[in-house]
Amino acid sequence: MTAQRRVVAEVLDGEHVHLTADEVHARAVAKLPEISRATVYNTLGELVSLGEVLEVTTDKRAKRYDPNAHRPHHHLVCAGCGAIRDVHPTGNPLADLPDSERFGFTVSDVEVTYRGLCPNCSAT
Amino acid sequence: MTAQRRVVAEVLDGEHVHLTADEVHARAVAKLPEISRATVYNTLGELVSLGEVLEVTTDKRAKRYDPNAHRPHHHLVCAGCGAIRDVHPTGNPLADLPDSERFGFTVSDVEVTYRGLCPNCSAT
DNA sequence: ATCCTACATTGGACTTAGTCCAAGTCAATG
DNA sequence: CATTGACTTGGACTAAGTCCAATGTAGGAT
Ligand SMILES: [Mn+2]
Ligand SMILES: [Mn+2]
Ligand SMILES: [Zn+2]
Ligand SMILES: [Zn+2]
Repeated sequence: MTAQRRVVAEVLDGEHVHLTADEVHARAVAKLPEISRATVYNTLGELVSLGEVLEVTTDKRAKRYDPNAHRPHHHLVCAGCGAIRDVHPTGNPLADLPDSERFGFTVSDVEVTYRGLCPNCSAT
Repeated sequence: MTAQRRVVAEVLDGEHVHLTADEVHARAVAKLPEISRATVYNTLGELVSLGEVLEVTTDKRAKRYDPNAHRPHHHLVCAGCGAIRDVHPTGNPLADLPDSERFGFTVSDVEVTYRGLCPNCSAT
């Protein structure tokens, strides 16, 4: 456990945020000025491997890192401003995929992304 | 309707494929050697705007273009080799998102991505 | 306390996917 | 034929991320 890794963990701790690697880097630099982008990428990659952090790719832009890895959830994304909310739909989408639609795959996971407009962006 | 646009449309026509822009370009070049990448990107963008083709981003790599835009469907992706299959789950995931989980958003669309291993990749 | 070594960190070069733009092409219209 | 305007082209540019050789350092061994 180095100072760099501690700082990255601190940045991700707490709120339900969905930060890009560069946003994580910017906040980490505020606490430890000489931390490098490469180290932020390395540390995020390790946290993802450990299952402590999830990668979320809701758009074509940068991947986002989600510290809320323990409570399974899905995402609701605003098409206008990109805002992301955690959502907890009822039902189990895995159960909605019949065997005849699995083509012999071993299906282990499902991601659901809802898209729409947030209250702000839908106020034309 | 120019020769270039016709060729891009031809490449996407037919099978249920999910090609990247560069794959579309490679196949287009085989029919019209001097077509440029920029034109392929322009034409794909127009087809997406017209609703004739869907953009699919199942991984962090390149976007894929899906000509199967008229029959709504979702995707099953192999974590090993990246193979993509169209799937038609039962149920309506939009109905599974209660109002209390919509945070005032106008929710218009939902994408579901199933992940697992294809028969080939799961044979250890 | 000092040395050693394995591992972590760094900065920069490199890659991939995509966007942007000024210049060139071309077909239709007048 | 000349004008016009949409379409195309190649190349420069950008954003996000990866890779790597050189350097730094934590912490166990002596
Ligand atoms: Mn989340
Ligand atoms: Mn499809
Ligand atoms: Zn919004
Ligand atoms: Zn596979």
